[in-house]
Amino acid sequence: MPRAVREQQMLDAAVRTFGQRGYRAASMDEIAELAGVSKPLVYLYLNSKEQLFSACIRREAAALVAAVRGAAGGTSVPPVPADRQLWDGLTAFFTHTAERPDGWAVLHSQARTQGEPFAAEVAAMREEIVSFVTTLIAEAARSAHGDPSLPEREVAGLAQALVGAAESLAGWANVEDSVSAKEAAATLMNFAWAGLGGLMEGRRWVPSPVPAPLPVPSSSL
Amino acid sequence: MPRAVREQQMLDAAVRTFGQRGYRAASMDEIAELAGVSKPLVYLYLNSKEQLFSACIRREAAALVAAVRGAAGGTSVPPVPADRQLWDGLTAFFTHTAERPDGWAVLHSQARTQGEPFAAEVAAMREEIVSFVTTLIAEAARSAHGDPSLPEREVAGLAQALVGAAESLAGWANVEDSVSAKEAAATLMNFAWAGLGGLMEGRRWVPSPVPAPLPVPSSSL
Amino acid sequence: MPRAVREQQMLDAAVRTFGQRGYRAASMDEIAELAGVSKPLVYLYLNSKEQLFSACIRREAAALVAAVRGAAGGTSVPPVPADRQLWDGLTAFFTHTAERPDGWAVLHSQARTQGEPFAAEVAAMREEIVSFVTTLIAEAARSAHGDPSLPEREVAGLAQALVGAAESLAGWANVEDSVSAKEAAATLMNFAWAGLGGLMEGRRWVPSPVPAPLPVPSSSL
Amino acid sequence: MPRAVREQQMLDAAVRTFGQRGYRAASMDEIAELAGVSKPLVYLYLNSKEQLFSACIRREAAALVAAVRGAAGGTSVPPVPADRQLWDGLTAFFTHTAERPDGWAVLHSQARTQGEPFAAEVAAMREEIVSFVTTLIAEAARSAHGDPSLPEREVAGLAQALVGAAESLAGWANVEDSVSAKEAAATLMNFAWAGLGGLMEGRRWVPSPVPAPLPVPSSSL
DNA sequence: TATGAATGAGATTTCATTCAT
DNA sequence: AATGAATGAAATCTCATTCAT
Repeated sequence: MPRAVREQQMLDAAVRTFGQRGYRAASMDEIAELAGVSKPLVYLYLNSKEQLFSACIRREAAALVAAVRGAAGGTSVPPVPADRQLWDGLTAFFTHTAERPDGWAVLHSQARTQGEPFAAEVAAMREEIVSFVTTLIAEAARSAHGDPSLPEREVAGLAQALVGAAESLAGWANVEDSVSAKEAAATLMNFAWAGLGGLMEGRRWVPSPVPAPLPVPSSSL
Repeated sequence: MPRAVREQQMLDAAVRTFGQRGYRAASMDEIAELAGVSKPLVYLYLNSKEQLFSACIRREAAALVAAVRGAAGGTSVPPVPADRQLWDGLTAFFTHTAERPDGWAVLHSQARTQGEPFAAEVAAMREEIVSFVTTLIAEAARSAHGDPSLPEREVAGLAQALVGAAESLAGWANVEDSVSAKEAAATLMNFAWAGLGGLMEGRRWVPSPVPAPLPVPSSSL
Repeated sequence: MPRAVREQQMLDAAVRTFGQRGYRAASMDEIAELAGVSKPLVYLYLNSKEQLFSACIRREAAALVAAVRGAAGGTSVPPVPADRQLWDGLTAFFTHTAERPDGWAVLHSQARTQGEPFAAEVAAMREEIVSFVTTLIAEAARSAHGDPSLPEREVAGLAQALVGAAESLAGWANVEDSVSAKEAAATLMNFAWAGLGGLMEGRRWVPSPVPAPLPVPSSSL
Repeated sequence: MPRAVREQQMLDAAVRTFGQRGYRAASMDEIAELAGVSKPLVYLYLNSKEQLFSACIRREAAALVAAVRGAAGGTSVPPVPADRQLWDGLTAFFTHTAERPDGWAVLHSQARTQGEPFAAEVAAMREEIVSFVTTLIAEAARSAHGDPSLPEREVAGLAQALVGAAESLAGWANVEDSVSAKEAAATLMNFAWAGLGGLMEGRRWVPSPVPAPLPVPSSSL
């Protein structure tokens, strides 16, 4: 069996094991067994547990980015509108993570909590997606509402919030069976869109002054 | 030294170690040393690594909920408006997580990835916060925009998204030190507020039909 | 509470724990708790686990010997016949060990398997009982069958076998509920008595020559 | 070195250590060192201390049963008389236990005092031997003394007593080196044989009435 | 290319024992 | 007379990793 194929089998097994058990709790024994090969072979191909984990991160990150980019596909002619790209990208994100829960767990839960070598790798991917989303948001805002006028920092924060909201909604959708992934995506898009629109029109919230509490006939202090 | 004091020292050390290293990578040796006691004493007081972790979760969850609830404080007379409560709660949330990054890591990153006994404990806390936020959103919508007319389900989804966004922003704000709690809270509040307003006015996003892509003169494959 | 009483409580707890768990598996914590005192007090009174175990052995050994000797009671006037003494002693042995299973376990199962300091203590007691039984057997044989003519060594072996048979029967009686301890004692006495009588009459078994096996038309070897 | 060989070495070391130190006091470290391997290898092959102990029990029990059965060997043609089989079996038993004192200690002293999983395993072996002896006794009685007329239950009790006596004598013979296996077997065989003969002739012991003790002029207490 | 055999280092947990009061 | 607080040492067990073939 050619090396490339075997390596993919090992990565499959590793992603599954890391995703379900966590980096530390996953054992090389289990991974090798799940891959159907002997342990020394895993070491021969992937050198160490750290490097194996790293390879998992890279593969899953690339797959996720490819899925999102591919779906949003800004290369078609004539160009697809930005809001539609955003929607397609979000949908692809939800679909992909739902289809590969272990891969998503590796990226989202595991890699970020295992210290520097790994956090950096996943941070790079995250940055790529966030900046992509940021671009789309800005463009969508411009095309829909004219001049953006949103400070860059606010856009970055929004992108971050959007991703968190997406993750939260994904978990919510999984628990309440009646809510499909698509429905969750729609809710999110809806929310983001309405929020974006409101923001562009300057609908901002400012803390209204709190009415002074009624004086308590306090004795002292 | 009395038992109660020692226990708190141990919990402090454990939260810090769990938060930084992760549940599996944290060793009881390190925790005991950080707490300035011997390992057997940790076991005498807290029985096992699992129970120690559980105690950390409970303590940090209680502290977080207390901080948020205390800040939002719906008990004052005359009552504070719901939007203000939401803002105060969010600010307290960001402040608290910024002040106790390890505690937040235990709740958000570690507990949720270590299987059932722990995930359930933190899920309960999260549910409490979500339902609290749901109440506030519904009330804020009613008082600010008249009759809500938002279906209950949409409000629930909004609350889920809001909490998820907050969680995500907490991590972001912790990394980029330059973002203060107030700033993060403002970003989120703005977005939610604008989104709420937009939604109540029926500003919904619907996928616009994609123009059929130009036929590609496909060569082969 | 006076020291002597407390000490007996501790010994009670220790015998029970040692008997049920074994020397090594019994923990001083459990013993102290069962005795209703704190651990340091156990150490104050009995110094160490070894000495505590030793004290248990001595107490239980003394009690067993006293029970057997008291029942067989060779001091009454007029003297009780030897066979009757043997029967009484055996019955007392069975009764005592049945009433104090933990004490018997300490002597029989635990002390003998925990290396030298303890094995010696219980061996002394065993020697005392065996020699007592040996005397009775010899005397019984003499009074019942005239001149003993049994070599001393054979008598010692018989006593040893008798004790083993007694233990085995005790276990058997416990499993098959229908066999009472008394019945077992009777069976044993019966067996010993009949065997003794046979032996005194010279009824010995000698290996009869084995008939040569039929020649097998073996090819080779 | 092939796995099967290593496993036997480990079992050898384990039997020796368990037999001399007892189950709890024996440490896996010591066993591994005695076997000349590292501790992890012991765990790799035998999984846990409990399973290692269990494997020891099974191996030693099988060896003992095989030795006894092989010596008694009821398959030869023409058949060996039952009394001769009994003698051969007893001799083999004493020889075997003398040759493998640690194995015998594991079966007799250790396994029976370590709670249910182990006690049951050794009880099964014992039951097998007891029923084998029961058969031989019944057959020997029939062939030597004509119609048995001994109730089945009495034969069973006899077999229990015989096996117990043998076990006890095995310990005795091991301590007093001067007692050979043949000697022990002869002692026991003699006793059993004489007892069997006596029983068949109705020589039973019944408690003779104790003469009323002379009234003691009791002073006080 | 592939593996059976093997281990050093370190994990959690328990226990007999002591000290200060 | 009695105990709450504390620990050094050692137990069982796991794991990432390597060697010889």
